Amino acid sequence: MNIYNDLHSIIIQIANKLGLKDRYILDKITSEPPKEKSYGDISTNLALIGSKILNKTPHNLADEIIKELLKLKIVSKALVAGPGFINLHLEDKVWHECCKYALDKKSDYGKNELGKNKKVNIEFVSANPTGPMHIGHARGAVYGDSLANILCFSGYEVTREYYINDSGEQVNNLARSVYKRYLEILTNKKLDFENDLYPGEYLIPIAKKIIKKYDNKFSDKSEPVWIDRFKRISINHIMDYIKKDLSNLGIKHDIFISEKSLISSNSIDKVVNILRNKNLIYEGELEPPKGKKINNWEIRKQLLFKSSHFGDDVDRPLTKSDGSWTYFASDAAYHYEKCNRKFSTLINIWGADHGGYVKRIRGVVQAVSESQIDFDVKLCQLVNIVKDGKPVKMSKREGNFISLKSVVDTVGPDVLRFIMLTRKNDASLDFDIKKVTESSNENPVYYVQYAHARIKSLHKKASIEGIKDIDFVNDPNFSLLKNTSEINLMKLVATWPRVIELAAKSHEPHRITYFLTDIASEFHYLWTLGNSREELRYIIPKDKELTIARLSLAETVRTVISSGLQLIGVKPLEVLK
RNA sequence: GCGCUCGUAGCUCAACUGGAUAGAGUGUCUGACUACGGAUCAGAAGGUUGGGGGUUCGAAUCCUCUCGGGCGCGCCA
Repeated sequence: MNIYNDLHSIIIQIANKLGLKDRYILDKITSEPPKEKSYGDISTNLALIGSKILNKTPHNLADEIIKELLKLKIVSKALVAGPGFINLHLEDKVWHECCKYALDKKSDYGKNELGKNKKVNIEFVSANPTGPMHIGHARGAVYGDSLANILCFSGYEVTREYYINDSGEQVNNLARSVYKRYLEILTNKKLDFENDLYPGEYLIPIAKKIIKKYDNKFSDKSEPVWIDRFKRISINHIMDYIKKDLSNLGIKHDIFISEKSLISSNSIDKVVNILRNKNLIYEGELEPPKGKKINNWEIRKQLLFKSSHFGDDVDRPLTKSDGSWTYFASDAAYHYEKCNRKFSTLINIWGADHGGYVKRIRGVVQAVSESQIDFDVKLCQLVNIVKDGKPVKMSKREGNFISLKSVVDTVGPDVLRFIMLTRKNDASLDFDIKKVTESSNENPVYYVQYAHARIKSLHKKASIEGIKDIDFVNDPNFSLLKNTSEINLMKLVATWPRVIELAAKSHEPHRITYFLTDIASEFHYLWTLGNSREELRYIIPKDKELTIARLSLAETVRTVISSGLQLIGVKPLEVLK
């Protein structure tokens, strides 16, 4: 039950009746709660959209529409306002019905069928297997996982996927770094880690493991002898680190796809052939970028993808100078492979530093899927770590990464997850270590949790007064609740399905945290009213019917908060310490 | 040099994707607790949405120019 959708379809019917049939026009009609509460419950721009086509003034057209709307039993008032908006006020019983429905559905309240029979793939995290996760990875991880939850709730069949970049120079350097540690331990001497190597101490246990198994077998051997073995062992070990980090955040991927396996299964050749057949690949030369100093740029022929056909500024190379594939080539193969798995939507969660990469991959997806697959890339801005009011620079060289584990260990996964969703993905986010670890009341998550815990404590109190849980669903008489704040609370409960839909459609999980803060705020307000006005308290021992109605309302609020928190991966608390 | 992206209250950010008088938190000031949990609530103050131009009934949102920050621009991934 989504009252906003119900009314919107009625409004579209009226539009049809008036002679508006064009799909393009109909799509421009909106029905939404106005920002200003006093305007009413739902506002539509139908008269503004239709006036030109029907050759009427917006106000005249609005009068006709209002006549139709007033025929509906649930509409108490319909007024034209401003340039031609129509504002609808609904009967209170509408909200009563919504709340009864919510009570009945419990934790299923808010589900919808947007994604019925649709498969969606969300690729997120995909941190390189060269070290444990640091705090900067957390945002994409939380964002992707929460979005996956929301899409599940909206009826999609969701696959959570992790792409392991286990091929190329980067993982060679990983193996070389482990080898250094291996020699260090065997010779008991400190070695120098050159620029491209990983100096982190987390590689020492891996080296020890190798020594335990092979002793000094590789200490005097040349690189080709040991590198593949070192690589395999190191990657496996580090992926275990990463999986542990993810699991501490409550995240579990369904599928881990290996770049290396794509290369060995010839997927790259396949996608290159397909693109070649579509005339999107050619041998050509690339100019060096202007205004940027590049040493040793030599113009040479290479295999290029015509990404400029898809809005990219230049065509992009598929091969390196030594003839091996670029990262783009294997990523093209990866996306080709995803397209073959019959998803209707592919979502990629990337760091903002990959922004320049979007167009070429979109080009590949469009080309191989004949534009049949929705493709959305969400770029998460980097997280600025702030300590004592100053930004902390993290660098691989200095090894001063703040590990995800250390933050989760101090603040817990719930606080971290909530904070990461208090910004929309494309805005940068300041993560103040001090604020988050030391003064917990600065965290908005506690504000919401507090509302949840208060409602839980109402249950306990009520059962002392002889009102058991079972009474909540026993057809509460919501018409006893007439205070503005009570009605507002019901309206917020009624809005919940709409919030989910919007979050799912726009791929914006942060809407959930904002909504939860709103509904918690209204709840706290009503609670405090009870301080000065005893008749507005939730529990009125002399009036059982009223108490049940009010507690039932509180229970719908709790239901919404509880499922909202769970959607973003936060555990609702029954008690705040 | 080119491309992408962001710019909103002192600070950190929202704004239902083109809607009406741009909203929260925090900070500052002033108030409300013998309470169903004060980790709460109320009030005050704070704005030319970086700037100019354009599109239309209507712009923080779209187009254009401009200023400023971030990211990226073959042989890292």
